[in-house]
Amino acid sequence: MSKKKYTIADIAYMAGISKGTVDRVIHKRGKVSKKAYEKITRILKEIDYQPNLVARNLKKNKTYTLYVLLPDPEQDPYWAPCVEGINAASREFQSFGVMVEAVFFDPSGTKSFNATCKQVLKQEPDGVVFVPLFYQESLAFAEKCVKKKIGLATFNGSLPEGQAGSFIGQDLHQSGRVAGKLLHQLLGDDKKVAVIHADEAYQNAIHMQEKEKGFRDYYEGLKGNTTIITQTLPHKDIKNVAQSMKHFFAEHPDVSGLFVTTSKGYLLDGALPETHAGIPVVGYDLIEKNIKALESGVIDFLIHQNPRQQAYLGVSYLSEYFAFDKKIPGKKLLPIDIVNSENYIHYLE
Amino acid sequence: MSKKKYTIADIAYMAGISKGTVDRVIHKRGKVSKKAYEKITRILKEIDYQPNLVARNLKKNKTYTLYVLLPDPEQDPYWAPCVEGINAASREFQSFGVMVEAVFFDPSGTKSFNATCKQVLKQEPDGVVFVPLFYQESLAFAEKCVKKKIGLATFNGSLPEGQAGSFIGQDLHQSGRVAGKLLHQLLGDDKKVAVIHADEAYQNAIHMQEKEKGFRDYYEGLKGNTTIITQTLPHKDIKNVAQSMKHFFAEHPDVSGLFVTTSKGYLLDGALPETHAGIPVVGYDLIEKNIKALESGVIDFLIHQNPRQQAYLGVSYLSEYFAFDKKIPGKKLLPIDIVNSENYIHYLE
DNA sequence: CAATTAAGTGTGCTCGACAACATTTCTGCC
DNA sequence: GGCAGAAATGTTGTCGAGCACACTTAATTG
Repeated sequence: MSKKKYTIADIAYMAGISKGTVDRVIHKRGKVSKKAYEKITRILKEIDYQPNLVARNLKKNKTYTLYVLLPDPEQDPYWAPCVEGINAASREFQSFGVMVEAVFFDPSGTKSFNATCKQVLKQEPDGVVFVPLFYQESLAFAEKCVKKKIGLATFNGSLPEGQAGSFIGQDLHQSGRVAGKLLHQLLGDDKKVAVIHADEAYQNAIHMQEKEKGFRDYYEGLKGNTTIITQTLPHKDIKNVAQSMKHFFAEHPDVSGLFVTTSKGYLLDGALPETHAGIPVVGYDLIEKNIKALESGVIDFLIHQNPRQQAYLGVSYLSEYFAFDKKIPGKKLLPIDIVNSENYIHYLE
Repeated sequence: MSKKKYTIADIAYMAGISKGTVDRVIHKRGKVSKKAYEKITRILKEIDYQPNLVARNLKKNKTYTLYVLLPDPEQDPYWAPCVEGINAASREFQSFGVMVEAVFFDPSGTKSFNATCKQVLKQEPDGVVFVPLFYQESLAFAEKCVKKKIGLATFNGSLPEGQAGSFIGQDLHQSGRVAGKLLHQLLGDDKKVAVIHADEAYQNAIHMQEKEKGFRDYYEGLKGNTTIITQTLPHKDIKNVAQSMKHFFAEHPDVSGLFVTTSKGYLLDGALPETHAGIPVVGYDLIEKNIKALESGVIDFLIHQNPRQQAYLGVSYLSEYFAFDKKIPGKKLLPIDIVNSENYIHYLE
């Protein structure tokens, strides 16, 4: 398991040759005779040479700049934990010459996003981690980065396959299935349930649809006979959710479970008509208001997307790539954490 | 946020003094005039000097040896993921001179544990990460380590407070509460439920009791009127669990939910009498047999203790301590992951 | 007052990887 | 054979921290 650590000098000695030549072989920069090349290659393989990353990093002595673009946590608390994750990763890698800078944009429109992108590009960073909130704009930005050979990672949303860089997030379709399973566990067979797409100012439409699809897929795979209806709760109605819900349940009195596809599950707190007060609800995201709703019993389960970890990993992947030449994992799917009133505390920190 | 990085040479230049003196100030090894000391200290504070850990590590050029003691995964598959976690951490830190060696012991008695401890101590390691399966023996071992100034971390079980070293694990009492909540969510109020302590060859007694206590605490905090009974399923009976369960339910026909405090929940697969076939069950640990039981619907929820992560963190903490002089966190409680048939996949890997 | 000791300071080498630069060896050609 | 020029190889300095050793003052004593 643990072996002696060999240095380039060791190898040079073993091969009866100088370190310069060994280095040339390792880095494939030619000017080496076939004989020497083969000899060294054989030794390298034999001892399974692992270069000392510490020494390598010290020699390079380069500082890398890394920008993280994400929605302003002040406007949507969902993003607050990301900042913490970014800082944690930043602390970890600053010794290795990686400088991390977080930049916020206004998620309510594309204008701020575009402006921020431009600004970041002007800094000529070595790497960029960003949240691809707006599809077209993100695509354009990613392309520019690739052209400028800027390292790339996205989290909490993906770009189409084949795009360079890393994607860190959750399998949304599967998380819909998890929600389906949870409601099914709470309700049993042959009930009527509703998918609620509650107010998202910006284009979470794709997200929401993916989740709904997973949810429906789960129920379709069962022998049972559950009915699923979909209800959208647009922005203009969130001032009076109680009213909307009253209408909804008047129309669908037999709905016995709700799946809220966004982080707005807390809106149901105090907004469910008496006739349906204790009805099972599954929602998303550990934001403060949702936790309150968990504790008051309005929401039964939350699905945690771990934004902190997503941001942390995004920064870490690029940092390790810069500092240690590690290759960037193409895709990293995080666990779909199921949270209730008794275990949420450990996911906060 | 990101500042220029200063080196000792920079500071020496700024203070108009040599780097030797700066170094003496930083490491407090005296032989410095008051004047020089104050000048340098002021500069250090002013620029918030952070030593280059890479260079430091390179210079020290020491290799640290770290042993991990855990039960043999061949005898209990619960521990298998730990090996993976250990390897992951090992890979990560081998560049920094940390050599990790995993050693297995037979969990069925203290003899093997003691022998392994002795053997490990003989190797004079710099650090030890171990699973304190046997209380008295673990205590003695920990003391010896402290005396020999060996770095210490435990996972999946704790030693009494005040002991040096780190503890990584789960809040077992709270995990019992989580189980209670889950059964409550599935069953509703005023039911009769049972806590099953299913066969553990070795002293998991404390673990099981902690979990039961949490479980009962949860129900006691409710307004409802749930009855809880406890049933032990000893080793000799696991050959015929069906028989035991038949007797159990004959005696307690009104039990409508089960909480299995060990990883042996899968024993119920095919062992529940027809009268109670679909009864809700909450168990522990993502071992293969339990996952099968999850998928077949015998087990509804599993609580995941993330042994992989526990082992990974244990090794990481000590490694960071050796390689970067980071201080070891005293206690790290991992999330209590709730797992059902739809999300278990992400916790495996 | 020279000699000894202590206190404070500076210099230079090491760790391992790496690459620029210097040097040697080989090849072809007149 | 001699010589240019390419090809191969060797040497050395760098990155930043850290420490042993050498060195310079200042203080003390016979």
